[in-house]
Amino acid sequence: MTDERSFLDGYDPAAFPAVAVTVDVVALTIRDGRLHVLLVERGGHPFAGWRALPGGFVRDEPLDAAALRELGEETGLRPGEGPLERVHLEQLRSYGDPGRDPRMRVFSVAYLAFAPSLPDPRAGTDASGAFWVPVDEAGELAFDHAAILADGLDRARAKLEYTPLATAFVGPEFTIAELRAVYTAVWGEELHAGNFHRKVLSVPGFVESTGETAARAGERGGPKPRLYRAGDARLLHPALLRPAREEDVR
Amino acid sequence: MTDERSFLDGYDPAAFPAVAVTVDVVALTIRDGRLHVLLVERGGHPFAGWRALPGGFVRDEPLDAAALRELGEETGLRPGEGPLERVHLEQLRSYGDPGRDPRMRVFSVAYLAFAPSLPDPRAGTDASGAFWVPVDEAGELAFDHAAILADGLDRARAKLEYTPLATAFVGPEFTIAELRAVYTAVWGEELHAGNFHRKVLSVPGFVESTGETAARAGERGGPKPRLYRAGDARLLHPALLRPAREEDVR
DNA sequence: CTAGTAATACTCACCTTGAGAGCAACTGGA
DNA sequence: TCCAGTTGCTCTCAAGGTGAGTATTACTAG
Repeated sequence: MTDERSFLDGYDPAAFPAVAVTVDVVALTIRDGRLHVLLVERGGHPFAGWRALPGGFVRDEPLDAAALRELGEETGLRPGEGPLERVHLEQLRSYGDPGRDPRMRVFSVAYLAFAPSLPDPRAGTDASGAFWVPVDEAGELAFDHAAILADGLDRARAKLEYTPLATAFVGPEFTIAELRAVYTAVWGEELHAGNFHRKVLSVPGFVESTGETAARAGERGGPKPRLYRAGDARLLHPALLRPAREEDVR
Repeated sequence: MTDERSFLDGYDPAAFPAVAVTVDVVALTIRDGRLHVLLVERGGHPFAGWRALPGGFVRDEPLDAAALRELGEETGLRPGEGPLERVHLEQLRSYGDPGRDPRMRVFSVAYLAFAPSLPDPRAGTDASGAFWVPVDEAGELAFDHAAILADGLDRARAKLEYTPLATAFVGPEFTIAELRAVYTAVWGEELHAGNFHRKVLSVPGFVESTGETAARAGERGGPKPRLYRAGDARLLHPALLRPAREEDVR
């Protein structure tokens, strides 16, 4: 019986079949009232020329750090600074079926990111191939990335119900109408403006008033809206539920 | 510019640093009205002698299949047969911080399993070291398995609210009281029997009546309860919500 | 036979929800 | 400058879900 020290000294990691682990990021933002996802065009094989989710191999770093690093590299922004400071990042799930990557066994840990409107990645940086695409125009993607994107959208839609994450899509100060536009874009449904207003203000900790109003009203008229900040709630009680769909019961 | 075929032929997987991928399973069941988790006692290094979640290296198989295989090996039951047929299995999340395993970089994809009361694994099989432990007596676990267990419990508690998964903890026919006992055990809270009864029957597709009643009432009296089967709902509308807690808002 | 318990049904006050109406503030264009 | 249209925000009302409690009845163990 050896002790743990000598066991580890004699341990040979190369004795295992080669596998690799990547992170892939489903980064969502809202532009012009539509939900967009960040995609890259693959330069090398496999799937050269195809669109794909941004991602890459995990280095000597925690998984969360790898996802944030990839997001920063593709957007040309520094993680934790400026616009990326307010990004919400959470693990989505992992994908590892044999054959999902023709090179070798590759496990991918997918992440989901919610960001306020970010500058276009093309502008100047070396994040050459990244661009924002409306989610309903993503089309075919490399590997199993279309399935990952679909899972990410499901998660995002569900999270808006129970959590205040809609505030991650807007700036530090926002109007109720901007928040409603987030729900409309992500859920793809119109919401009753009056009821939404009442609901948001009645959930403790969802938003807090800044006491200010916007400098200008919207382009099409109406009073100057009041401005709000994100509150300190982590869960919405009561939740903002979508109307039940038929797919639910099945 | 090479084409994809010749690219793949020249690809050398061994050029990457060695990493490994495991699955670990948080298998939950209810025994004697208490929530239990399946644990194993580790035979080899590292963490020899410690308790751990059942799990192991992923072979040439999908992740889900690996989790089901591990669960079968540790319980001594055949996957997809007999008692394991009714097990609910879903991916929880992945863990991959450097240093979580002293041997090498090991990524673990954790799974969550809900099972009706299963036979004790000790009985006869070669699943020597596995046993059911009440979740509040799990104590310290190897690696980061205590954190994985905690995440699994959070997920299980939340899933009972929105999904009919409580039925995965009981037999094919069950009484409303048995279902209520599941909620009580998982949430650790007593529920108002009358309201629970009304609620369960009012959610479309949660349970359906068999038309039968149990052959005998409970040990302590009362009428013979009616028997129900799981319905075809995948989501509960409206949901069975727990009372909001203070930790929610924070 | 009795005391205790549990399954089920019912009541009632309270709250949340969806739908709609109303009012005032603001816009761009005539 | 005025006007028509749009929007932010408030309010009302009916419908339905919820928590707490009570009542009835059928069963158990002793």
